[in-house]
This record gives sequence, C-alpha cells and structure tokens, in this order.
Amino acid sequence: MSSKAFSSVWLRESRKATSPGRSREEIVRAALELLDEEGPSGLSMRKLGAKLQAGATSLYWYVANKDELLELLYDEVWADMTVQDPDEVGWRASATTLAYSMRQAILSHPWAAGLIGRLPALGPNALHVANEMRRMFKRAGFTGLDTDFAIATLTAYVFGMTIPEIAWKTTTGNREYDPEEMRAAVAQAAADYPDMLESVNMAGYEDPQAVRAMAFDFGLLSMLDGLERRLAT
Amino acid sequence: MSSKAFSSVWLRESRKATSPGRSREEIVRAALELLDEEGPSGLSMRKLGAKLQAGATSLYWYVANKDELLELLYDEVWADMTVQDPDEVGWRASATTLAYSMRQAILSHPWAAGLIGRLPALGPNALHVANEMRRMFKRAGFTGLDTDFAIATLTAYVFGMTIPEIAWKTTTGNREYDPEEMRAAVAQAAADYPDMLESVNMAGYEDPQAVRAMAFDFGLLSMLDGLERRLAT
DNA sequence: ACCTGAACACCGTTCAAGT
DNA sequence: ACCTGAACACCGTTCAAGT
Repeated sequence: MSSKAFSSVWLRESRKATSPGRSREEIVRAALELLDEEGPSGLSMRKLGAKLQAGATSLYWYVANKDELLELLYDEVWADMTVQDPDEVGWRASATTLAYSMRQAILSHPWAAGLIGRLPALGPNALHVANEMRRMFKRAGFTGLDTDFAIATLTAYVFGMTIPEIAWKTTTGNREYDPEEMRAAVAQAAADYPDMLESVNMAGYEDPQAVRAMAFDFGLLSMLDGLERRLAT
Repeated sequence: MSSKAFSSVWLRESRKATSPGRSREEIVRAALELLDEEGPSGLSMRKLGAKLQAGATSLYWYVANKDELLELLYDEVWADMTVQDPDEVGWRASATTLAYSMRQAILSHPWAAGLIGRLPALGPNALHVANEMRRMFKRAGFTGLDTDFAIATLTAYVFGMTIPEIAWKTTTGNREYDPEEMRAAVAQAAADYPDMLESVNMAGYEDPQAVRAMAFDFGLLSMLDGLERRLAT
C-alpha cells in the first residue's frame, strides 16, 4: 500500500449548496431513502444519480467517493440515539436508556450494520453521543482513561449484540420462512453436540425477538454491574 | 423479496474430491492465502480461479456462490480459537483465555471483520467453540437460557471490541502515517467538546496498541464480574 | 462428472469536454 | 462553478457447449 494520509469527510469543507438542485444534504437524504427502502444493495452511485435526475458522476462534485458518502450516512444513524441527562436520572439509568436507544437506532437502519466499527465515527451526531457518554461515565465516577474504556466497553457490547440480531432478521425476515424449518436446519448442524441441540430445541424459535430482547437485557445488566464494580475498587 | 429457504454450506453435501486437482479444501486454502496476503479486496472469484489455474466459473462446481465460500472461510477463523478445559482451570480462567484467543484470531485474519455477525456460524469449528463456551458457563453454574445469554454476551463483547480495532489498524497500519497527524485530525473533529479533546490529547496516540489492550482488559474484567454477579442472584 | 468461455447485468471512478 | 457521457477496470453469476 502506498502512503496515503488519513482522511474523513468531516475534515473537509462541504461544497456550498447553491442551486435548489443538489447539495450534500440532498444527496444524503436521497441515499438514506434508497437504503431504508431497498437495503444495502439499493445504494449505488448510479442509482443514486438516477434518483436525483443527475448523472452518476455528478455526485463526485459533492463527495470525494462512495466511502465518504457512507461516512455521511453513518452519522445519520447516530442522530437517532437519544440520551437522558445523567445529572437528572443518574448515570446508570442514563446508560441503560442510551443502550436501548443505540440498539433501536441500528435495528431501524439495518444497512448500517456493515458500517459500524469499520468507518470512523467523527460526524457531529456521533461526537455528540460520544460526549454524552463521557459525561455519563464521569458522573458515575470514572476518571482518566477509565472513562474512555467504559465508553468503549458499552458500545462494544451494544453493537456486538445487535449486529448479529440484524443478520438474523434479514436472513429470515421479510421472506416466507418457516421457523420450524430454520430450527431443524440449525439442529442438523449441531447434531454432534447434545447440549447445544437441547438448547436449540427450546430456545424459542417461535418468538426469536423476545428471546433476543431478553439476551440483550441480561448482558446489559451484567455489563453495567461489572462497570459499577470497577468504581468500587 | 421472494420466498427463499434458509441455506448454508454446512447443510449441503460437499462434492467429492476426486482428482488431485480441485476440491473445496483446495479452494478454501487458496482463498485464505489470497485474503491473508491482500486483504478482503484480494478475493474475487476471478482471481481465485486464476490462482488455481482454472476458469473462474469452475469454482461454481464446488461452491454454490461466493457467500458460501465466505462461510467456509469464516469457519477457518474459529479454528484459531483455543479453549482451556474449564474443569481444569476453572470457568473464569477458561473464559478469559478464550476471550483473548478470540481477539487474537480476528486480529490475525482482519478480512474476517466484515463477516462476523453477518454470516451464520454453523461450521464445525464455530460449533466446537460454541460448545466449549457452553461447557464453560454450565460449569460456572448457569442453566437454561442464561447459558445462551452468557455465551452471547461474551462473544458480543469480544467481537464488538475487536472489530473497530481492526478498522483502526487497517486505516493507519502498513502505511506511512504520522500518529501526530492522526491525533490532530481527530482533535479537529472534536474541537467543540473540551472533555473529549482533553482525552484525545492524552490517549496515547504513540502507542495505540497498548491502550487498546488495556481497554480490552478493562471491559473483559467488567463483563466477567457482571456475569459472576448474575450467578449470585 | 467436471470444466470452459462468452455473455449479462452490474459496479466505482477518472477525465476530457461541455455550459 | 457545475455537470455530462464515454471509457476503464473491475465485479458475481448463468448457461450452453465441450470433454
């Protein structure tokens, strides 16, 4: 690989929106529609150009490349995350509602699953959330690097738990699919492991959503208990 | 979307390896080389065909499509994860070394970052690890669904923490890159948030690896403490 | 049974040329 | 300053045809 400087959309000036026609905002809005309607494969520079009644290559005036566009889009997901003031409700309640809110934000923008953790999150919305988390954990009593570690731990858990949830939903979701067939398939794969088999057969394939939610709760509780424990030492 | 049954390579018979020439194993081995050497973009059906001195389309005899090939490759990552017997070292030590081993496995196959959580993990290696985790947590005292939840929580944490680590390494790694320039860039983005700025300026851009490792420790400790707490109630 | 090349329907991106 | 179409260098996959 040749030497190439680190870059991000957020570090470059946006082209001024001149005519009523195109602008970064317009492009992002249209791209968002494409993604939310058709999923990740719905977004190509060509399709996006068409939707905006423009040549695909016109977009390159506003955005350096597709990755930059994705950075822009990624930040929109962070806009859907809401934070309750830790000074009002306490850090733990604040962390809990934020975690749920993060999970919800990803679930409602499934196309973002492939972006999380792979794109720098330096957009204004991401920074705002990061800053709120910082306040939250400082309020809890963390100091120095521990504050950063707590932030990283919480986001890692939420994203790590939610991304597979999306994969599950998109393979099974919006499609004629028989939960029984699914169960049987997994059971077949796990045939050699009696303990796993047992679990597969009872793990609620009829209501996977409910089980997922329970799992999220369980892990979140553990996570927060563990962080609280750090404060005690 | 039309109705399409759930499918996975692991649920279909493999074509028999006949001649010394090609087989699923040969293909996977060659693909693995491509990925480890050139990264995710190094793998295309055409390049893989060329490497095997075959037409790109020959591969479709052994593998239904690229996604199936990726499933096969993904399972190889799980092969690198090692588990210590919880009956010998205790569940917590076993969980700790497994967590490190999982992190290490992903770090040494960075191309897998994009696959984790998005592909079903039904391969023999993945199942073996999953089963070991089950033993581990049962030994710890978990029962019923809680065992599954503990497994999900631990893997979510490890993957959620490690994937961004890879992203960081591949944007900055193997490339002329100035940590100071990087720091300055992030600082610029965070300009509006004094607390974040402060943290950015001390967060060890000279030795990001060390800081990452500390963060992983911190979170893992929290996670396991939290799980232990579940057992007490 | 196994392999092939041609062909189809796409991609992201560059760039000279237009207004 | 902004937009264009043509062109380049790729993709995954299907399929009729070959051995």
